Amino acid sequence: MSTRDRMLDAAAHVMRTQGLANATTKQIAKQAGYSEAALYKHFRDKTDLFLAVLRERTPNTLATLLAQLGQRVGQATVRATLEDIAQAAITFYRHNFPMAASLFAEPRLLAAHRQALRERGAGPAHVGDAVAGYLSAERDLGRVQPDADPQAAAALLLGACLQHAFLGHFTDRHDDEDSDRRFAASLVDTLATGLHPRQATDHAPAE
Amino acid sequence: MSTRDRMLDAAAHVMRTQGLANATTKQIAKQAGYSEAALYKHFRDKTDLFLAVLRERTPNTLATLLAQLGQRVGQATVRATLEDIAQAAITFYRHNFPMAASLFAEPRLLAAHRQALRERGAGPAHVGDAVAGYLSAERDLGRVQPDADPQAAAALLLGACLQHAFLGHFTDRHDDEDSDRRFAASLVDTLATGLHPRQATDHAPAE
DNA sequence: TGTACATCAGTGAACGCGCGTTCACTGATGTAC
DNA sequence: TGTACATCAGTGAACGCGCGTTCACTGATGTAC
Repeated sequence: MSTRDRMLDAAAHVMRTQGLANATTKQIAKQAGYSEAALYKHFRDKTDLFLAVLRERTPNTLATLLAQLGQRVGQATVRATLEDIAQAAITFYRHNFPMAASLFAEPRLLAAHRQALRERGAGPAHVGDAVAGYLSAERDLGRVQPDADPQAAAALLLGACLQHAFLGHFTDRHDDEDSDRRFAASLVDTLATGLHPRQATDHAPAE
Repeated sequence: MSTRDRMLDAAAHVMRTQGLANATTKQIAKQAGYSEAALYKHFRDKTDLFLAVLRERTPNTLATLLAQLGQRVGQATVRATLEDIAQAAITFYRHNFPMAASLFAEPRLLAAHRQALRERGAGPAHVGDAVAGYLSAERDLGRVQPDADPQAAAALLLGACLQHAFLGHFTDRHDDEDSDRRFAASLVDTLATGLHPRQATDHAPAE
């Protein structure tokens, strides 16, 4: 493992545990086991280091799942796939939200990160597009209601996951894998069924 | 308008425009039109000032709407009420998200704010509870599907609004009131209808 | 009304401190002949 | 194999700067008699 990698790990660790504001060169160097001066042999300045952390230490567990989404069209059930997506999204957001949120304290860093994401063609909005794409494909197969709105549905599902992760951090709640799964299932269930009353379960009258 | 109020306004303004990390006593005092020393006649220290801003300068436009939600049970349509909620939530989150997110850069401030919220019986989770309560009441009236899950539905709707506000800031998108309304309508529509295909629009066969 | 004093919001200047960054340097490793 | 030099990762100590905070002070306003 290279010195640079150790420094990135250390920076990510300090950022996550102490917060962006307390992630000083002193703390990061100490955590990495090098002098502060050594940091400047590998990174131009502190901003360069932070951007590298954001680029190289934001584990995108969601991306692999989303990339394979095309293969799941027409397979298993739509519900099962949406539940997998929701679970992965919760995990992903829970892990990455604090650091992403921190950026709002430093608008310049946020702007730099935003541009870096754009140049790589990445960013949080792409997650919604991938899920919406999947739902469109399933709709074409008749496994999703024909006049469904894939973008809105993706926004509902992913938004709820983001909020769940946010609230978990904000209220210092700690939930295990099992409660995540139940929550994901309840979201998908509600999203699939809808709130509108169906006048009868077996025989729907004309409206 | 008291000196203290001017200082709180100034601090809120600097926090919003420059970011929490750049909200220095110098900047705040300059914006308020007082010396830095004057700040310390009204606030014990900088943390005290920030907590006061969070307490007294987080306009809760949502709270008034949510408080009146009980009166809307059985009135107008559920959809219209949910759209109003969604619109208000988008506005609220858009305005308050950056400052709330910033707190993740300063874990101590976040913890202090969290405790202050708890002591007041407030906090972001209460929004979901209020909406879920409204949906329960409508369900009892038969205007919402009997086996609907109010908590999940509230999480979907509000989560989508939070994410919408978040993405708006993160990607520097600027949308007007009209596009907000359309977005809110698409969410409520999808949430009401559900994704699950109904085998026939007028005559549902037994499953 | 005048006088003497108390109160208090606000200030200019200074304080110590921790920050990010740079500097001259070391010592290990590689390379040429 | 030995010698002379180049390279380069890493360091200890120092740097200037901006930060939050405090200090002694001012000047306006209120109050007692």
